[in-house]
Amino acid sequence: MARRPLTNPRKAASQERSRATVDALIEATARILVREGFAKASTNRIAQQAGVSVGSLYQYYPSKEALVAAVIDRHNRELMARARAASAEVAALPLELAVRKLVATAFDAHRIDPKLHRVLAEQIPRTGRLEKVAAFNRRYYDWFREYLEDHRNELRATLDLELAAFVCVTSIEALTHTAVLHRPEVLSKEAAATLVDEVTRLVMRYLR
Amino acid sequence: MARRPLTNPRKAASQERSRATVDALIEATARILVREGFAKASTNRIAQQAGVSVGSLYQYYPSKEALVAAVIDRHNRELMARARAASAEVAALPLELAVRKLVATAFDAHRIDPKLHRVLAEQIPRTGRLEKVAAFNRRYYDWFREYLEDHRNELRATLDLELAAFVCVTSIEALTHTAVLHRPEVLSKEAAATLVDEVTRLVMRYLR
Amino acid sequence: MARRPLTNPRKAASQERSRATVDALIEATARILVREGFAKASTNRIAQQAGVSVGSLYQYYPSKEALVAAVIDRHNRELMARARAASAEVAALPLELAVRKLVATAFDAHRIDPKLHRVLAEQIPRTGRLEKVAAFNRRYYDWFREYLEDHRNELRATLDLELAAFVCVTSIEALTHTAVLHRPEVLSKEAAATLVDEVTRLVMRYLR
Amino acid sequence: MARRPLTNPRKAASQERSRATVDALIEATARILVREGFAKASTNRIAQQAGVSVGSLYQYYPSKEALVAAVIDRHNRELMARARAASAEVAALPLELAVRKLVATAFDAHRIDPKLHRVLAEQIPRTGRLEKVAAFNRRYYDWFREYLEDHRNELRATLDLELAAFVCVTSIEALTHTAVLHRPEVLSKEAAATLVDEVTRLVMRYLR
DNA sequence: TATGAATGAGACTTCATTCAT
DNA sequence: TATGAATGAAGTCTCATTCAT
Repeated sequence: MARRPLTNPRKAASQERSRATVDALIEATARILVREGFAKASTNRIAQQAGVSVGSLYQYYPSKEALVAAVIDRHNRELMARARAASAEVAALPLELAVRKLVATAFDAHRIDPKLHRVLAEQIPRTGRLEKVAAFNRRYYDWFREYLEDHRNELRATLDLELAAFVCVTSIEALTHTAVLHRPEVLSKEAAATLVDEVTRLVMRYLR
Repeated sequence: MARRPLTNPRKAASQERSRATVDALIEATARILVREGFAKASTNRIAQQAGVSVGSLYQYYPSKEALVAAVIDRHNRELMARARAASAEVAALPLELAVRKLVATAFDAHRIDPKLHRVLAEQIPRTGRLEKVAAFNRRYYDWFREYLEDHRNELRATLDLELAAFVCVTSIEALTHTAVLHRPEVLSKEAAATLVDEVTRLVMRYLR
Repeated sequence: MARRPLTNPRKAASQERSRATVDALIEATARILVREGFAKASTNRIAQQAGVSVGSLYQYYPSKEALVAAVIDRHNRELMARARAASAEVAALPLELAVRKLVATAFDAHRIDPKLHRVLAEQIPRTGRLEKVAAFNRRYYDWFREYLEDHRNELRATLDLELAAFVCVTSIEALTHTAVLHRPEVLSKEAAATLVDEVTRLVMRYLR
Repeated sequence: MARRPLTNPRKAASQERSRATVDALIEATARILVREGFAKASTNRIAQQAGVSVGSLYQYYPSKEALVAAVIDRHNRELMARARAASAEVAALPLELAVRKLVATAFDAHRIDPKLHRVLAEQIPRTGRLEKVAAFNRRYYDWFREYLEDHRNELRATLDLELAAFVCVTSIEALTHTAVLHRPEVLSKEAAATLVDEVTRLVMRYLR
């Protein structure tokens, strides 16, 4: 069986200088991905941009895959941090406010670094990171289903909560993602507010 | 101005023999993409699988990109054929039937060749074909907006039709796409029917 | 022992149509050599330019080498025809007139098709044709030495005729060749006349 | 504007090890050109002969052309060094001694590495290096014309110095070049002396 | 005889990765 | 630990030549 190439960082980089090197490498990778695309992102190029030798790069990451994975992870961590924060805030809110908050958060998340997001979404041949993203999504579905269960009395009786979670989470994600990538005009404040309103409406009418 | 690598076929196969070669190449490319992924799809490998020499491959396609683009085009043509057929059928139907039909069609479209669809969606560093897809999507949005205008009396008064078209088309696409890829259980008949119902409900409640 | 690739035409092309095809091929080769250079001159390209299929090309010439050789031969035949005509005319002339005539002829020969001449001189990896050219040159030296012997009484006594033939023939060839290729201004009538005068003077002063 | 393929070295070898690699590459290229001709000189073959990997070759030279150009440059540098040395020495000499010295130098220059010189002269589809050679030649013409101007009182009055420089430089170059390549017997000492005498005589009689 | 599709050896080049210093 | 020169497998693509129709 072919072993999948390693995609985990080589060492924890506890020392301060190492930490700086690691950061420089991830930052350089992200920058090059954005500026030149995945195809042009060679390890030598990345090391150079990071102001480090290729040898050092391999001291910290066992493969190019691992480096790209680190960028993806960093990006995902930011997304997740927001999602978690939002879900904590939201737990106690009534349905409509909760949904609005979630939509707004998803929207903001996609605006963290749209160019990087686009490259990650469009150009990176998927690595094992897909699984992590999938896992995160699953947790998110689950969390939302639980939220719906806790707020069942605010929902129409006929709703299949499992299915509803899928429908809502998928729609919110797709609408905010697509809007940011293909309708750059929504980056303006009012357009953004309008969109949040509209997506909230879509979801609320469906749930109630 | 940096020239983008050519992605258009080199010459149209006119004779019968060359027609067969071209077909074999596209079929081989699709098969390899599905079975081994984009990364493993080298031109030599593709030619071999097609039972043809690399030379022949390059007689018809100027690059690997072009070949993948041909697969994408073929796949897209099938999707579009269905979409067009559906939209013709649907034009005269009342709102709810129309939406249900569109959802069902989108769903079917994604089931044409789910494995290929997945690879195309997940693994292919985007080529210039993105533009064609984008163009198709735009036409689809436009068509749907026009449909909504023609049926305005069946919609709630407050609806911004432009925005509504975006919301509906994006949601339908995302939900059917995600369902087919990540919830293979929906491939069963009843599950499929349930999903179509649910998406229809999402859209109808939003529109009315 | 590695066999040298065949460079002789395959058949005599006695029939009229064949004759036309052969001519078209040689003409096409020459044209492409001039317009695009040796590197770009592929057999397919040549056949296309000749309005003939590659298959037909190989019916008449066993290799690309052979085709280029045919162009060289044709060009050389024209040069030689002039040289022979000139030497016939010159045999009976007194020294100075003879030399002037030879110089003028060499000059004219280089102007037959300067662009083709340049490509043949600069870009063609030498084939076996070099030998033919060398043979021609040797005959030319010999002929000139004989001419000098016949006119010994017009020369200074100390002259080594063998050496003198080498010196004169080489200088005339180099001066006319270089002038045509690197000093295109000599293509004007007066400049040409001046140059012929000057080269004649060089040779005459040396011989007498 | 069509970009000409790059023919400049990629990076200057700074460390000792890389310096050695670069030298080995140029030496290997020259050797292969001499032994097997331009057609057989593939980058893999060259790297192998240099005892180096292809990768290293491309670390320093962006193309095969660039490598050949480096060989040409190296050869030209040697020629030029001699020419410059000679012209310095010659400036103050009276005409006949000066000419003899120049002829002898040209002759010596062509004997530096006659086999390599032959390949460079006959087999190399001309690269951008032609321009450098042309530039060198022009400078040489100019220098010689100035020399003639400075020694005008030693020349016949009717001489057009511009034209004379062209005639002399071209003849000297052609005669020494042709002698070394096509009359290997001149490599013997006496034959060489005779030839130098003869070429000097040709030029002197023309100039005076 | 003509056609042009097909062939495949081999050329060029890149780039992830290793390793001597 | 850092460096960057070196590696070489692997990929893309061309083109002289063949051969079935």
